[in-house]
Amino acid sequence: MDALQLFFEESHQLSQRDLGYLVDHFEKVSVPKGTVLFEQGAIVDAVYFVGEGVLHHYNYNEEGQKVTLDLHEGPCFCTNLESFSERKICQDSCVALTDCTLYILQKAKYDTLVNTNVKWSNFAKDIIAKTLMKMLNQLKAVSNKSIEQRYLELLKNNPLIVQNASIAMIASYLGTSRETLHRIRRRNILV
Amino acid sequence: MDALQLFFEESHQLSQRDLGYLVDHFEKVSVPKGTVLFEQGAIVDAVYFVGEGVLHHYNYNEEGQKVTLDLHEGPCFCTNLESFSERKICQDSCVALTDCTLYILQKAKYDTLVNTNVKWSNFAKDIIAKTLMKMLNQLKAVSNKSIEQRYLELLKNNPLIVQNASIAMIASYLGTSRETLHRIRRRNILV
DNA sequence: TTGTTAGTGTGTCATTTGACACAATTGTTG
DNA sequence: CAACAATTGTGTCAAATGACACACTAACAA
Repeated sequence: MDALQLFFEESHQLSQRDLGYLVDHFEKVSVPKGTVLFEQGAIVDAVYFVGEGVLHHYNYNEEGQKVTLDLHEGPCFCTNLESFSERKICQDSCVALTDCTLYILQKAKYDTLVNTNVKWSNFAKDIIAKTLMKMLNQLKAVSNKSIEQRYLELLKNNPLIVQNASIAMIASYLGTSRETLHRIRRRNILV
Repeated sequence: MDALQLFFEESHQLSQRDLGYLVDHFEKVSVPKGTVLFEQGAIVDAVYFVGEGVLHHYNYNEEGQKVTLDLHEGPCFCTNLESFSERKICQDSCVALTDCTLYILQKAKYDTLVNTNVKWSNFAKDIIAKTLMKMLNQLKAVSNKSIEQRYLELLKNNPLIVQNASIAMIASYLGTSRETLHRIRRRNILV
């Protein structure tokens, strides 16, 4: 079973006909570790659904240091919404940390989809709303948890991320230094 | 000029006819300081647009302490999206810290709007997408800034929030302790 | 093999933070 | 006004953190 189809079946109730119609708008590709999905300075012209694999989503701060914005583990959607929907120059980059199975929805096909039928417009609205809710819930969770708790949960829930991202990426993602994350790992060496 | 109308005119290009049609779905009310917009345990059945005023959006963590999720200053939208769109029991509360001018869009009217016409569905999608982008940009900003920088920016950009929220609310909002925020204020007494 | 580079592990130390205790101030109610 | 509650201001101290410096390891190319 295709990862994309499976994802939509579990998250939204669609008829087989609608499901097929929707999935046909995506292009399935397999890409190797190191592939750049989108990059600082360009316009992001697609939404990516990651079937399998891990992505590093980052940008550079004023001091020129890489800052990890997110570490994605499939199945999940990934794009830069601001660049994609408003055709702005993107300030972030996104790179595959493992070989990935991607399903690509080009901007032109997306636009046709959401402008022709209220069903698909509401469908897109739903996905964006769910993304927003997930983010808000994450923020809520973060505010009550120590870096150590968050690292241990990442290890438990997303072992692929911990395996494939460097300690520096993860430290930046958790909002701490490489050294502090190392102390945490040493303390929890048994876990 | 109505705050709601002004907001839509600046953020979206709509015909006068569409603008009027849209605004007619909202009910304008003035409420005093202390008014509860929505509350833990209930289902949020409206979207609120705050014309003028300041809101405290919070919940309780496992230890039973109030945690500030957000401090809103009008003009802005406010609701609990998860409760509103999926009719779930809300875990947060939202209370007016000042007298407020509110524009209320009931769930039933919202549903009619987004289900009848692809224009309004895309309009709602846009607002949700903008909210998500704003949140992502805030997160990006936060990761590079100290609590002190963030407090000083809040003071500069949202003086009404600093004036009307307690030091404890703001400390929780910034993710630090009351004492630390106090040290920051003492250091920057001249600002 | 050697050299090079990127990433990781480690120790030291000055600073910052949170927690706690309590004083001072403000606001509210009878 | 007095009494009380809520909020804010303050000092002390142990613990956590970031910054820095450098050793160690792994991967890779020449």
